[in-house]
Amino acid sequence: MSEDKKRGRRELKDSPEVKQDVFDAAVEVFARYGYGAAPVQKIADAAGVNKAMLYYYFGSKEELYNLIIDKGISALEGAVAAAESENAPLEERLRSFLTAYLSVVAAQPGLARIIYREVVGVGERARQTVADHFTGSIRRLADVLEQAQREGRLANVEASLSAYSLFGMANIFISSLMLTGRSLDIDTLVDHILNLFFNGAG
Amino acid sequence: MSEDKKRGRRELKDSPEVKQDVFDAAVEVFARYGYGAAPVQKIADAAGVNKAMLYYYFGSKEELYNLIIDKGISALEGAVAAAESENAPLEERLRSFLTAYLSVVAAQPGLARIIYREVVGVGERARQTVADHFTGSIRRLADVLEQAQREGRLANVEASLSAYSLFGMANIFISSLMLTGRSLDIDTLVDHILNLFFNGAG
Amino acid sequence: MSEDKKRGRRELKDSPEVKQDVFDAAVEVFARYGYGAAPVQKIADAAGVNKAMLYYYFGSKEELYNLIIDKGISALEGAVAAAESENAPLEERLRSFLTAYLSVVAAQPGLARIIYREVVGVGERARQTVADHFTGSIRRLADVLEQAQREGRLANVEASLSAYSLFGMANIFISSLMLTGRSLDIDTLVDHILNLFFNGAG
Amino acid sequence: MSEDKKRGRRELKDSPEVKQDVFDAAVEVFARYGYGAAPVQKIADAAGVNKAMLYYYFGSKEELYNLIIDKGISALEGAVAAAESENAPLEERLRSFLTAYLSVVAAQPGLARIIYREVVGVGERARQTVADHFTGSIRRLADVLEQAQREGRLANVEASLSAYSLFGMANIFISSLMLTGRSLDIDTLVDHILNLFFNGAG
DNA sequence: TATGAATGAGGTTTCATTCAT
DNA sequence: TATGAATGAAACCTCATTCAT
Repeated sequence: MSEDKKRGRRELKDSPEVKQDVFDAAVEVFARYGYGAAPVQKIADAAGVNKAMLYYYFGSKEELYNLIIDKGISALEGAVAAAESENAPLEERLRSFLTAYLSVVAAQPGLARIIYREVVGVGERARQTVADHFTGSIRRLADVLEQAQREGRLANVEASLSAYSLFGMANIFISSLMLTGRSLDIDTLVDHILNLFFNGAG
Repeated sequence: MSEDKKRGRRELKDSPEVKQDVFDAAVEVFARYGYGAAPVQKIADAAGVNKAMLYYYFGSKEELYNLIIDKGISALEGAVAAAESENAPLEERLRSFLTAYLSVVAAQPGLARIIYREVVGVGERARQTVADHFTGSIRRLADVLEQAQREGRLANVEASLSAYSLFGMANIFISSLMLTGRSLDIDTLVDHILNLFFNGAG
Repeated sequence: MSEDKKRGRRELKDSPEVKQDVFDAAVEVFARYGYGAAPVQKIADAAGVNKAMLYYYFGSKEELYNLIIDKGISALEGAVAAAESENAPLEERLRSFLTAYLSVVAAQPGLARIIYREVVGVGERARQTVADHFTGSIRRLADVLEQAQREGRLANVEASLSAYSLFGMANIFISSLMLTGRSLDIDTLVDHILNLFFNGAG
Repeated sequence: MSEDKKRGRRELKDSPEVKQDVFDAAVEVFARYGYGAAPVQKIADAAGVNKAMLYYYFGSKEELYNLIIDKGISALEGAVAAAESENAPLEERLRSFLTAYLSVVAAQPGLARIIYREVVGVGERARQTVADHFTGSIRRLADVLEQAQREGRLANVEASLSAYSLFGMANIFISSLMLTGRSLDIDTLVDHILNLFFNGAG
């Protein structure tokens, strides 16, 4: 009796699975169309669900979108935090940071596209969240650089500008990924960025 | 009476002026709302003309949008071309390039916002235009770097990756402008980028 | 454990109680929103039960609504019937009628609001029920007046119009209650109505 | 040429006419279904217009509804004001008031139905408007009665209660009209009301 | 050139109702 | 009895576009 019902016909997916399906579909659709132009209907279709289910689980289009932004930011910040190794030498710390960050982007291009669109974005709430993330990331990077400067391991140039530069070099990889769809090799790129950062091209 | 109206207090705008008004209004509205969410009505209102005029002059919302993209790209590429000085030393060439590029962005933030949104964008035609622009810019930058390498004035690292990096460091300026609205000082930033690029921070 | 749940802290309500909870909640919600705009979900929430229970107990939104109308009419007519005293003098009979009627309205303003809305209402079935009630009430009132006329205790004006008038004077109390929320004092009002009815203001 | 276009095919109605058509259709549909349950589509259909026109002319369903309420109240108050004759004897003044009021109701039963539904209604704005109207009408009636009392032409009973009663007797006519669809004869009814009011039935 | 009016399609959201468990 | 999940229909509203003048 229970087996039949649980395996046998099983036309209904159970709740958490459906919720995840909708979430994933929303990432794809928002990534492709942008928030404003993404039809809720397309999300529901992609998830194989009735449109009303989306509202049942997420309340509104905007709440769903904000949730996606939050999860994406969390993924980025979580990966970076997990790769953090305070006692390692500077170059290794920077390598960890850049690699972790870029890996998340490469692994979840849809989420990344949504987040990076908010940099030039529209939604107030989402944009603020993304702005905070960027500001925070650069400040933490600058802290690491300043510490290295105090320990004499780095030339005494304005740390925050250097942090901007590092982050910018990483970001151009992301832009390239977004525009062309072809992905660069992360390790090679990070090698190059760090070499340039420490030794210059002169 | 008719003369009064056509010359005197100017109640009727004449054609080219109206077209420019609509164009300018469209830049503002597209920048604020994004292509999909920008109502044609809001553009017409901001320009102080009837909605149908927009169609009379530009054919459709999409054509107007594509025209804006094209003009924006032209402005960027024109400024860079005008600043080009083939026989100058490498550092000066790079400085000219970066300064010209960032100045256009700072002067027309609305246009820049629209263009940069297409990097993570939606519209096929617009996105391709922007992609071509970015690819071309980086290739031209790489050509300059390669030439310098051949002349022994630059270390022999992969030129295209260095071009990416240079472009990336410049782009963070744009991201910052878009996210916070506050603009970094262009000259200081360019100084820093070039110093980092040639000498490194190590 | 099962005993605890069924008796002790009462987590599961038993059937008749739940049914009454839903009914009471429905009165409040219909009174506030009107039939068309009252969401079934709000009724269920207010009753603290699952929405499907409402269908289990009452079949449909409309059946529940009609039941409320019927109960409300019954309350009004029951109170009036209980106060009926055939052999009392005319003034006392009228006083009983008016007092009983207005007391029910004052005691159950939600029910009254629902019923009076049907006077200018929408639902066919409900409206007919309310129409029958009003017609019947006025006819019964007219019968009393006619009997008094036959017995020479009342001037010989058209009894049905007088019944209308009596009912109307009472109804303004209800309108006032519905509009302002403040209730007039029933006894004072009835005194006044009867004084005016018998003696006039001239 | 101009004749052809202005008479000949004439499929398009011009603006004010269409706006009035929509307004009239809305009165009918709101009267039949009530605000909450009235579909905007039905209004547009009844007016022979595209649904979007309704929004073009009236902004929203609610604004249209409020406009109807306002116009209805204005019609009632305007008719009463026009019938006002300050120097006439009391009975004539009351007769004018009641006749004017009831005539408007009888002439525009849809509007009246909508307004009277707001007495037991839902919408905040509309309900307040109607409440103000009723309160004001009764106060003005009471003023007239008080003046008559000061001049010794009326017994010294509480004037505001008497005003309530007069208004109530008139209103029951309206309720009857709403419920049965059959209209009483206004003059006969007013005669009766005034006779009862001045002389009583005792 | 310029405008007010008009439309059809599609947007997000809510609803009454039912079903599997 | 009771519930969470699911659905199809329909609600209000906005949009890009066109047309008659």
